[in-house]
Amino acid sequence: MDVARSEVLVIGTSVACRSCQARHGVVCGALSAGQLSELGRHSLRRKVDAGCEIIAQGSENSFYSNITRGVVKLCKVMSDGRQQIVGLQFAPDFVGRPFVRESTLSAEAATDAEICVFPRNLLERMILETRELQRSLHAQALNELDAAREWMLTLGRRTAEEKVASLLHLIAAHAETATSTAIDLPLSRAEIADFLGLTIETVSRQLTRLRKEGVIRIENIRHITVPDMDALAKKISG
Amino acid sequence: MDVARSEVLVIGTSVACRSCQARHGVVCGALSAGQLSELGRHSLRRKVDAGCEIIAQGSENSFYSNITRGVVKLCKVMSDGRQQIVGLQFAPDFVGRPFVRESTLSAEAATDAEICVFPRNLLERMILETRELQRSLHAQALNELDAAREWMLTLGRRTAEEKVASLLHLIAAHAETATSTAIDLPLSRAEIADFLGLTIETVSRQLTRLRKEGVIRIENIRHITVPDMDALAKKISG
DNA sequence: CGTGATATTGAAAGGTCTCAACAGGAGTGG
DNA sequence: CCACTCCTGTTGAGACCTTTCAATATCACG
Repeated sequence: MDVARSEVLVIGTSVACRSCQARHGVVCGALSAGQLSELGRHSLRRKVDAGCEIIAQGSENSFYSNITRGVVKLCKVMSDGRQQIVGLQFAPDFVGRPFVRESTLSAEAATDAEICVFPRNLLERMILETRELQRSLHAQALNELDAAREWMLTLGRRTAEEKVASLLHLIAAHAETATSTAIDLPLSRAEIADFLGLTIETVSRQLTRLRKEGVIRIENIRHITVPDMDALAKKISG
Repeated sequence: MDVARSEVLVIGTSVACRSCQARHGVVCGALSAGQLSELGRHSLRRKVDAGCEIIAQGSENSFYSNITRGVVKLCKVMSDGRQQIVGLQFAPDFVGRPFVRESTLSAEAATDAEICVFPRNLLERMILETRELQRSLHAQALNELDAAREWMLTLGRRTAEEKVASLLHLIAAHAETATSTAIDLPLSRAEIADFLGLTIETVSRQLTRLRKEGVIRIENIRHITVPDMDALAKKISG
């Protein structure tokens, strides 16, 4: 965590875009070939280690980025240190808040990740020029809003066990192989606690509880398998 | 609550628009004079009593509306009856989710309110035609997203006393007279509990606690005054 | 002045947190 | 290769906060 660093890999080009996870994502999928090429010429691929901060809470937004690999957590911290993860973003999500000066939250790589960084002015110009891009960003904002409100229900009204089950369900839903029931946790126990509004001890206890109930198998700290996804879903009341 | 009803008052016209709270709000402020007139000709003013449901969770979106008076709560309910208010909307906010078939939450008048109802097809056409309208709706979505995430911090990490103080602070921030410290609660104790992820008893206890500490005065059930707004803010850890 | 709905208050139960000890794994150096 | 250390995660016991259940109070309304 303390040695987390980021490294600029290559200058993005149209060539690099062709095989990019985010090529048909929120931003790039909304651009014309010409725009994509222009954006590509001015973009940078950055490799960010787990724990590396991409955007700091309260900092000025000077760039935007696409997640091309890995998971990014959006985090709010209080002055006394309490903190809450308010969103998880997966490739090929867009990260940043165009036309807004200051970020109200921090974005940090949860896993080793790769992002494609766009200069602020260029992207803002393209948004103004391209209806489809604006529509696409609007759609992502609405999806994030739905996710945030769904999570508010979890934070406010679900028990610790339901919360943990909800998280596993959420992550399973984002796993690439939909049929597979093997879950790669992108978060440490402390991060799970910060996402669920619990302590790490409670998270740990609820995980072992789900294990003893036979709902999950804990292969190791970061790998969990779900023999019966319906049984997991039943742990999450409606 | 059980006798809540809604009543169509008048057909909106350009004349009615002139004195409307929402005239320069999210939707109407983004339209040209011609568009405003067209929208006005096809809109209805509806008066909705407190407790009246405007949009039902799981229902089809067949119309959209502007709040022209009062407060609307956005609510999610679980199959076992637990429920969570995931947002409060004040005049002149826009209510609804264009281009989405089914609502994932319910919208209900918290106070007696008035809304201006737009037909689905017309508004969706205008959004497609009018960049400024889309931009404006995008901006509201982002504001709601920020509010939702801020509230996630409250739900996940604040104590009961901090939660109640946060709610009072939120409502005071939306009060028309900024200098006044008199708060008109738009919510019952049960609704406050559903917004804060608490029980009504805990809400009640925390309110009397704040009263005994001298932070608030409870004039009556729906009216609270805050002698020292800074003292209230201090109850909400950063 | 009853009546019902909403709100407050009290006492006990329960869930989550706090504090503390222990376990497991990765990396390091002997 | 093994001991050592550090870090993360697990488990236990007791405390604390919030909930639950119950009784009482307050207010609007007929």
